[in-house]
Amino acid sequence: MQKSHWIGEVQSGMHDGKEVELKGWVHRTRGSNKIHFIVLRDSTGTIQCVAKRDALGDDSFEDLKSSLIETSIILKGMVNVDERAPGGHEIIVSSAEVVGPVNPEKPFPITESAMENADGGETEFLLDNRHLYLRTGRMTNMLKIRSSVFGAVHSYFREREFTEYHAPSFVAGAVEGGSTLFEVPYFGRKVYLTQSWQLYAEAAMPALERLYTVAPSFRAEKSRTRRHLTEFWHAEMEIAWAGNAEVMEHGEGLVRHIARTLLDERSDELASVGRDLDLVARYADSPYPRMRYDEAVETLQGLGVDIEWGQDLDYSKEKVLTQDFEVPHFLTHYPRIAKPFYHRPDPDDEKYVLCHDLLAPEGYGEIIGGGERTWSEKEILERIDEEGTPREPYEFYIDVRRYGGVPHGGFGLGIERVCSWLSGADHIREVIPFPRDSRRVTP
RNA sequence: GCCGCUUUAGCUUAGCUGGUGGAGCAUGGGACUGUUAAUCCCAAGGUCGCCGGUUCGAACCCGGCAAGCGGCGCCA
Repeated sequence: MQKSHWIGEVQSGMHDGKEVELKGWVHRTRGSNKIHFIVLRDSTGTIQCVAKRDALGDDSFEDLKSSLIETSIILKGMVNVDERAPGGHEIIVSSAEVVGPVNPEKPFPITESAMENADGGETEFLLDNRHLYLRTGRMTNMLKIRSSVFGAVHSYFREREFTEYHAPSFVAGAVEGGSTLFEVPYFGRKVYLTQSWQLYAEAAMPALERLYTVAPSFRAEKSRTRRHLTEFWHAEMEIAWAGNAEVMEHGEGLVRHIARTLLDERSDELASVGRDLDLVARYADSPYPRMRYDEAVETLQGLGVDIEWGQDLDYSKEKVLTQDFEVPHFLTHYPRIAKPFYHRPDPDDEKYVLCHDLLAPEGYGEIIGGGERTWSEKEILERIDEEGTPREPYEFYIDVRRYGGVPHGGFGLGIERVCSWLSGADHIREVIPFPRDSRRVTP
């Protein structure tokens, strides 16, 4: 049953002049009563297959002629080099077998017109037919790009002696604000879906010292923007004996490594989805500047933006701030009052915390949030109390600090935000197969 | 939680001041021996999102509802 030949190989010239057997799906067809052209697709590409009535016989020829788009077929034939064929290669079909036919009364619904004005495929129709839309060229490219981003996250951390470590998805307490938690019934109790691996990672920090994960996180935000999902994949790291600056080094290193990996592995796919490769190369090669929160506020005030010191930077302000940025920038040292308890106050000036956000250019916004953790028992209790957060759900977190607390920190990176930004997608939904947002959970 | 927009055939859509809805693609039939989103001819396919109102008459005007989409706050 396994495949002996792949369309990508044939298009690369590997089988010129030889007989091959191709298994795939009908992408397009055209032709006449005597000669028929089938553009066959598999996961590696497409190729034109030429079927002639003379050579095939009436039965096989009629089978092929009536094969609608997305019919699965097995074709045998010679590989012919021909300028008239897209990609320069074609198959002169000698035999054909239909494996899975398509009913003409219910043809494949995703037509050229369905994608015409979709611009990334985000019409209601295409979202409803997501299970079929996945096999179209744009989605296939996006899924391959996504796969390389995951691969790059793993290779970055593993090459640097980080250990992959896993946290539960059912949790009792919140990381971010409680309003964004998904409540789940749990044998008569209520638990929540995790928003972040971080608190559990900190518990393992004294064991592993350098750890990372890639896992889904869940946030019940009703946000309807091109940057939000309720279920997203979260790459997170935690490192012992490190401060804000060292953690940031890794954030920059990781993002640049992802960009470099995409250039190495997915240039064709990036170009196919319309991405300017020079931009991706710039993001891989250029250093990312650091900017303190105070500087950002002054810059914004200079631009006439209405902002006061102490306010968090919302997207509208981020957008103004980043509009002239040519590479991602780190924003550091936010006011203590704007950030949750686990951020460590800056010993040099306790008005600030040792934290950083990485803001992507081109309006894609925040892709990393991280910083140094509050690591002493005394300080964490102060921070929890000043925030008015109940201590009970965090007992285990506080306990970690009672037995040899050390300076440490980490960050979280939104995989889909990075995929979306580096691929130049119009919407975060384009880079995940079955997107989940506040209104859509099907298909 | 808030603001805005959309809904006409399987898909993409046209439809002017209210007077019985047109097209392209897809599908079916036919023609065609090198097509490139093939082309040409023909056919079938619509309770114009749902409910109510105004009117002699509503896809169109008014009200309500629903679904979807875009955005804000918050965040990765």
